Amino acid sequence: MPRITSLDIAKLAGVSQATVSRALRDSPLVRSETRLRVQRIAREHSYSVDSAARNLRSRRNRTIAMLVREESGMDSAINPFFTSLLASITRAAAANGYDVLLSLQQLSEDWVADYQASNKAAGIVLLGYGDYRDYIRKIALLDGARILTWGPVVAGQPGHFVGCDNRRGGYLATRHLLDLGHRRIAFLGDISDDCPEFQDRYRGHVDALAEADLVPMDALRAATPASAHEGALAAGTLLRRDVHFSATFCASDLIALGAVRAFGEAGLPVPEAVSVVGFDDIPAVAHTTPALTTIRQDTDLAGAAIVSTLLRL
Amino acid sequence: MPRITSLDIAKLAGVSQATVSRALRDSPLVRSETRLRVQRIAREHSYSVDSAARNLRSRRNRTIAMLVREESGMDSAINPFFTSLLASITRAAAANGYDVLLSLQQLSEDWVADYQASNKAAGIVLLGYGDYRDYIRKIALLDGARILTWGPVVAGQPGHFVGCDNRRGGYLATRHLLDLGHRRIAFLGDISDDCPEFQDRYRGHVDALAEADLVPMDALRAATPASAHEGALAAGTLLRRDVHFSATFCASDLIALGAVRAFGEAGLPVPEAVSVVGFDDIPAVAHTTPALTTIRQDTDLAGAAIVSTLLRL
DNA sequence: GGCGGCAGTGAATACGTTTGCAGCCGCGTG
DNA sequence: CACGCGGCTGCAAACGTATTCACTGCCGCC
Repeated sequence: MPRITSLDIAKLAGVSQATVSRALRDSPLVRSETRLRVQRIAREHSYSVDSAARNLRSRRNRTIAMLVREESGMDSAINPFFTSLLASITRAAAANGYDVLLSLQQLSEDWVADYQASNKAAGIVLLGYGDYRDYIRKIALLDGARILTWGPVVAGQPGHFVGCDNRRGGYLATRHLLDLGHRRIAFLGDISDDCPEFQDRYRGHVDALAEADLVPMDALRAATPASAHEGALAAGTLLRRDVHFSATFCASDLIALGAVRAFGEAGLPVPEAVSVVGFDDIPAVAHTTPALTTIRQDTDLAGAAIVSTLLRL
Repeated sequence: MPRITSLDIAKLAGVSQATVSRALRDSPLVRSETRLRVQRIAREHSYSVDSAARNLRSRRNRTIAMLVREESGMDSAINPFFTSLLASITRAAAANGYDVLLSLQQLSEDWVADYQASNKAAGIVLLGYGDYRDYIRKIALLDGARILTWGPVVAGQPGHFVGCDNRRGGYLATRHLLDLGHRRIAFLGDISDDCPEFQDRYRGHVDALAEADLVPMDALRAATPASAHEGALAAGTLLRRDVHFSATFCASDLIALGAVRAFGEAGLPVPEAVSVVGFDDIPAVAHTTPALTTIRQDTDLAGAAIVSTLLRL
């Protein structure tokens, strides 16, 4: 049995196929009486426009692709923060009538070229590639590239970026600890160029310390990528140094989870012996006992911002 | 600037457009020399087949859609277990050359009809709709419906289902607790028809109890949907009944997380005062202190099974 | 020498839609 | 009356590809 086409609907409605097309797109060119009749008939036959044909003819595409970075570790998992973001982006896209294509491929020129050239999507959102600055610069210059990266926003950089104010977040987190009376605050997180977001959070951390006339101490800082396992290791490194500290600001919640565990195993209960603040507000932190303090990123807002920015391109 | 088409590549390679099409699809009809030349030229010009045109012409579609249920609670979040499953499905789909379309819409006839009729996808995967049995039965009967549901597998039901062996999982969990010497084991989970998966897990629970000559006690069972908040409430209900128990089998990890918290707040540390076993092996349980025992569902295997089953349709 | 078959290629068509253009009708205006 | 104009509709041409069919050499075989 062949597919129902707009031509079939046209015959049923006694109009031309062109009119059906216009009616279904709510074109003002068709009389509202005709339009309603066509729409009703289409609905009755549960007809809906073939997206392939539509995309082909209109050279447009109501789809956006999301490339999400996977942690390459043993349990190749998605950062839970990205899960929230992914959900809110999907919702925002749907609200604009867009579909979302999900991909976990490794970012590569081939991948981007494929999506650009085969125009499977009107635009691409990159989650977790904040550190691929140079790479993104390169592909951002490709002709007509509609790529948006979630990550640190730096004035003047090529390409399009949306991200939260990491520096302010770092400031708030540290400020919170200072307000609680802490003076020796450790920082867990990689502040090399590999993690520009962590760099910003660290800057905010230093800002807050400076405001309290404190200087950051290298001995109170341990580098770690965003994973619970590595976070625990970094916490261990910190403990082995035998320097005193009463609080820790972790550059991400995953690090914080690992640190809380490591501290606990070392006989330092949280928050009695040491305070810990995280960053991201991933769902898991709500389930820890005691609940972890964290800096919340408004993913719904972020998702909406990402989608609207991308669609503006 | 117009798009590069297969016709352009054809001219460059000095062959016809038809040959380009064939060469790029590795058709045995073209001489390998020609094929390689065409492929090289296509690559050099970073040409790739327009997916809209391909889909339109071939009446086929290398895309599968995933509809993921969101918890409708205050923090409309995705069940973390589905996140793992979603990732593994995406990987499995990519391995088969398929793209994945993600949607969080509420399941509805309109939605399904839209995806069927506009053939945006070759098939649909439903995550979290195990309880929509009747509904799925209805849409499964639609002509040419390619819908696959993750959920309890019941012999003879219409539609296509893939799921883990919940009964065996429930058995294993309870057996583990029995082996530890526990005799009074509570069960947290909704075993009404709303949660057929929990029903199966409960059946396995009863199986294990029977094997140890124990009978399930209603007083040791509290109903709760799969959320940490509700799990904590159910644990509270259990405690208020003032019946003795030394272990708890929670029908999902989210419930377990809530229960652990509730028990802890009630002065019953886990696992010293009460043992807790969960179900799903979501990432968050690895971060709790102490680490929760759980029944692992092999999401990679599941994802591969889902995709291969769907593609067989 | 004729003939069938095979390997490789090209010409041409169809997929279902969007959209520019032209046509029709009825009305008001010069 | 002629003419233009606005509102509505239909005709037909793309969009870029997959695929059917026909064609060309070429070989082997009766």
